[in-house]
Amino acid sequence: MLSIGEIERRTGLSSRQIRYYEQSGLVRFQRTPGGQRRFSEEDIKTLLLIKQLLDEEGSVAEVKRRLRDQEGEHALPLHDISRAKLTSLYPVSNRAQLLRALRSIDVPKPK
DNA sequence: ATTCTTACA
DNA sequence: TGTAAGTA
Repeated sequence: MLSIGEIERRTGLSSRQIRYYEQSGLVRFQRTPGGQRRFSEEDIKTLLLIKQLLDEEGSVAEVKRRLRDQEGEHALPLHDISRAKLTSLYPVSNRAQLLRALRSIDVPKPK
């Protein structure tokens, strides 16, 4: 695992920003028994994504939302789709986003 | 030498 | 966000 110093170089983010994103609930980092943060390669990807998303959209709340969507894809695949009684054969690249879209649609009552 | 938290600008 | 202070 890498230290925060290495992460600063590899992401272009300041340690201040990295710590701030963590306390904002955008990400969670592992800690050593001494309390120091340790980062994985995946943490770097996440931080890079946050960096990108942040200057495109700005809001921390929105980045938080999009980050949840991404995690949802990995956590809940197929079986949940059938439970939602989906019949479409279109490929689902972002399940959470699709479900949100479906909820926003006014479905006529089946008689 | 590095990192951590808290706090002020 | 940057930075200073006092630690671990």
